[in-house]
Amino acid sequence: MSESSSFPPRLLRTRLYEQVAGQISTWIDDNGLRAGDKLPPERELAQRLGVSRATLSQALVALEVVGVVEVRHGDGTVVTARHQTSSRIVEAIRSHADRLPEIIETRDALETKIAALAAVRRTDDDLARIDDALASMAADIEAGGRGVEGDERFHGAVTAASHSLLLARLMDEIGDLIKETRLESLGQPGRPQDSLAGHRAIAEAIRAGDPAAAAEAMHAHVAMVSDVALIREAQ
Amino acid sequence: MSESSSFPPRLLRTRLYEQVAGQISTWIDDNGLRAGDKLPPERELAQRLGVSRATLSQALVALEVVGVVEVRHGDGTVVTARHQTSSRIVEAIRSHADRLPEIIETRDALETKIAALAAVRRTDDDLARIDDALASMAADIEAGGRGVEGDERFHGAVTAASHSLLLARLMDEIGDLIKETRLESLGQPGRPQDSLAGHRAIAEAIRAGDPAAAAEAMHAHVAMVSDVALIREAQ
DNA sequence: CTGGCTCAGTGGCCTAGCCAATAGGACAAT
DNA sequence: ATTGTCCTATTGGCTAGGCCACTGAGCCAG
Repeated sequence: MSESSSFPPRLLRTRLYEQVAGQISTWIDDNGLRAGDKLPPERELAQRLGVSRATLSQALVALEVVGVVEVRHGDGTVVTARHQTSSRIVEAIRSHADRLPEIIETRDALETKIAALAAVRRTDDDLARIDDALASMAADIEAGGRGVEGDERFHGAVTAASHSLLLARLMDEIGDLIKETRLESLGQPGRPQDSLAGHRAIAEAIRAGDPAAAAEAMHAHVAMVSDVALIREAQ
Repeated sequence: MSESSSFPPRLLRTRLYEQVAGQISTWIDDNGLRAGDKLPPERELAQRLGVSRATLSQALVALEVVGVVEVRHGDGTVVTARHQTSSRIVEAIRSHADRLPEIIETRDALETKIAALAAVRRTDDDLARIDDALASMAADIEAGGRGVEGDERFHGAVTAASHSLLLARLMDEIGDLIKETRLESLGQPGRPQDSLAGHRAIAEAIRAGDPAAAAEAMHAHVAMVSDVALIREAQ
């Protein structure tokens, strides 16, 4: 019954566009292309890689979304800045194991600022989403759940309310790491209620438009989560 | 000559796939689709949206990369979890403009925390590197330079002193963006000296092991840089 | 109940082609 | 000399239509 560990490595299927995107990406690195340099025309590149233009186009879309290249109609495809150090971050951190304290620190740095910005910039729609997440979490807990999804939605709504794409992107970057800590934290007895209370305090500060209070509330909230990290380490 | 700020909002062109991705994304939200729910078949969806299957496919690639959906060969396209937070990122793809304020905000969030951590964790070696960068910057300015390299080294040394791999990675992530603001900031008359003074204050707080003071000094320093952003925007 | 088979539905990828945007050169107007 | 206009080659944007590969469900023989 112990099929817990993967027997066959679950052989993953990659779409062609993924391979193509990967090749292009490494090709950029290997040839030392810098920001502003142009890639070969699509027609030529497709032929060289042995794929159709449609597939190549998909690969370019993927690279564009990730921020590696910029495709300019009628002009060409150019390499953008910062094409390196993409989201290998998650793996890098995970390999080091036990980076939990670091995750907490980072989360504190980002979310404290996010909360402060949200307090100043939130629209009514933002508030509605935050309240919605709050209600969802409360209902889940009421029903005996841990409110994991509501927790995630709450933080997502606050992040959105900060209206900072860069901060949102960085949060997304470490999203998977945070998710793991979230599961552990909410697994502790009484924790969901405490967490919900923390969320309410944050939401109120944001509603009141008080950045300092929002930052403080968020800081306290993140600090509460960090207890888990310490316990886990001590164990 | 003052073409610094774009007069016309640089009217952004959106690719069709971006619009399609956006529509699908909002459609998911509006219809309350949850994780695991299936989207209509590509052929049907393409027809309903009035685009070719190839374009729809691009949109799905974009949504897949962002993490909103999962496309399964032979089965269908299903909505993944966390489409909530991620849908905001889709919009991020479009906004190519006006990132400067965001960079400042993000930098403030990260570096304030980094400075506080550095004050607590710095080793003697870390201090030595910080002092070295400080001296280098001072010498450069003395010689009439702008101290750009020293500035970069200083911030790098402080980041290293925080001993947080994750924070360092995120700083690296936005490193190129920061570099641009740095060049502008240090180009202003009298700025290098002010910057150097700010660095010294930060260094002293770190040396004294005072996290609150270090955070405050760093915050003030970053705020000074933000002046440039505002000036540039107002112009 | 198990394993193999078929089949309908669905995505993966391709070919071929036209449309639209851009950059850059030629050339006229100033 | 400089500026503005036009033309054109180049390049990406998007479509149409088609074939292949994979998946899941139902059926059937063992």
